[in-house]
Amino acid sequence: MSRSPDVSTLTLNRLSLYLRSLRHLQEQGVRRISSQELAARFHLSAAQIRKDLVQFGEFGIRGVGYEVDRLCLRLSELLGLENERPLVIVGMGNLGRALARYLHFNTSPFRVAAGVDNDPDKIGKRVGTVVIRPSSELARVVRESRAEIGILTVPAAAAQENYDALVAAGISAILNFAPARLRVAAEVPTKTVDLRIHLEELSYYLARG
Amino acid sequence: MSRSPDVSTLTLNRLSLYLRSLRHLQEQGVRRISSQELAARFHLSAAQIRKDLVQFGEFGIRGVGYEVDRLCLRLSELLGLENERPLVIVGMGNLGRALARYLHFNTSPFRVAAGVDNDPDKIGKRVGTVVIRPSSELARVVRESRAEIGILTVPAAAAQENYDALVAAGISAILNFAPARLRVAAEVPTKTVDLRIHLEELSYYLARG
DNA sequence: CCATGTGAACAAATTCACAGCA
DNA sequence: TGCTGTGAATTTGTTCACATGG
Repeated sequence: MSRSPDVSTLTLNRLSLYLRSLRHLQEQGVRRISSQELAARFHLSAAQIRKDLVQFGEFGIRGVGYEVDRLCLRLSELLGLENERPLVIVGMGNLGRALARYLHFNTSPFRVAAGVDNDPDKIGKRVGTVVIRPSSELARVVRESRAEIGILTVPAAAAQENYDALVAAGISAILNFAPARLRVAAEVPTKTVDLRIHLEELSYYLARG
Repeated sequence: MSRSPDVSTLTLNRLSLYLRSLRHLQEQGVRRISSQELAARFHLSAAQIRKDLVQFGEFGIRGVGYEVDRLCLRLSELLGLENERPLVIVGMGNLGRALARYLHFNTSPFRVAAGVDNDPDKIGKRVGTVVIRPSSELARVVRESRAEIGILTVPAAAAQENYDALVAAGISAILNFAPARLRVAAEVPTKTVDLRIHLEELSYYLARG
C-alpha cells in the first residue's frame, strides 16, 4: 500500500470539521456548495479548504463547487469512518466511566467495546453496555473485542505502564487523557488530551489581558 | 497594564509542560538544570525551551542553567496559577459529572465551584461537593461562586446558546467540550476540546498507515 | 463565465549555530 | 569553560491571486 505524503495534523483536523459542516448541509438538503460559501457559513477559509481537499484528489468541479454527498463520502472514507472502530477504555475511574457512556451515543463509528481496570472492586461492574474486566486480561480483552483504539484514562503515575500494556496487547492507536509525557511507540499513533494544559492556558489569559 | 506581545498557544502549552517537568525534578531534589538536560529527560527541545522562556525574562544563568525552584515559581506566576481558579460546569451529563469529580482532585488551583443543568430531575442532586443548580440561575451561580472559567459540557445542539449564556453571566474564559463550531466572544478566551476530532484523526492513521 | 486548483508570496514556528556572559 | 540568549537559516503552514478548465 502506498504511503501517502505526510498530511499534517492541522489539515486532518480540519477535514473532520469540513465533514461535520457538510453533514449539516446535507441535512438541510444542500446539494452543492462552493469553498467560499462553505467558508462563510462555518467561519473557515476558502483557500484553505481547497488546499486541504486537493491533497487527496480533485473533488470539485471548476466553476461549480463541490457535490455535498460525494464530498461527505470521500471525506468519510479518507478518515476511515466507514468501518466500525471498537474502543477499549483502560482505567474506569470517573473519566473512563463517563467516556464509556458518552462515547456510546452518537459517535459512530466509534463504539466502546470494552473497559478494564485494576481495582478488584470494579471488576464485573457494568457501565453502559460494557462490563469492567481486569487489567491483567487486557491482551485477551483487546483480542476478543477487536478493539483498535485504546483510551487511556488512568492516573498520571500509571500512564506509561498502561500505555506500554496497550501497545503490547496489540492496540493500533491510543488516545491518552493522563497528564503525562509518554514515551510513545513509533508504530502506534498516539494523541494526548491534556485538560490541565488547557485550563492553564486559560488561566494565563485571565492573569494577563 | 501593558499588553504583552502575543504569545502563541503552542508556547503557552509548552510552558505548562515545562512547569510540570520541573515539579517532578523538584520532588527529586534537583536544584538546577540546563535546558539540555531538561530536554533530554522529558523529550523536549533545548533550543525551544530557551526561546520559550526568554520571552518572559532572562531566567537562566549562563554557563550554569536554571534554578528549579525559581523557575517553577516564575512559571506558576506567569500562568496565573498562584490564585484559586473556581470553575463552573454547564451541563451535568456524563461528562460534566465526571469532570466535577475528576477536576476536584489534584488539579489545584482549579476547583469546581458550581454546576448547572436544565434537567429538573438533576437539580439539587449532588456530585462530588457541588449541588446541581438550574441553568436559569447561571448568572447568579457565577456571581456567588466567583467562577472565572466555565466548562461547557452540553450537547452540540445546545452549545451556542449555553456559550452565550456563560458570556452574558460574566464568565472570563471558557473550555468547551461540545463538538460544535462556536461563534465566540472576542473578549472571552475560549478553547475547544473535541474528542471526535481526535478519534477521527486516529481513525485516519488506522485507515492509511 | 466562475469556482477550482496551484504556484508564488507571506507568515509562523522550529532549529541551528554561535556570540557573550557567569 | 559551558551554558544561556539570540540572530539567521530552515521548515512548516497560510494567504493571495490567477491560470485553468468544466
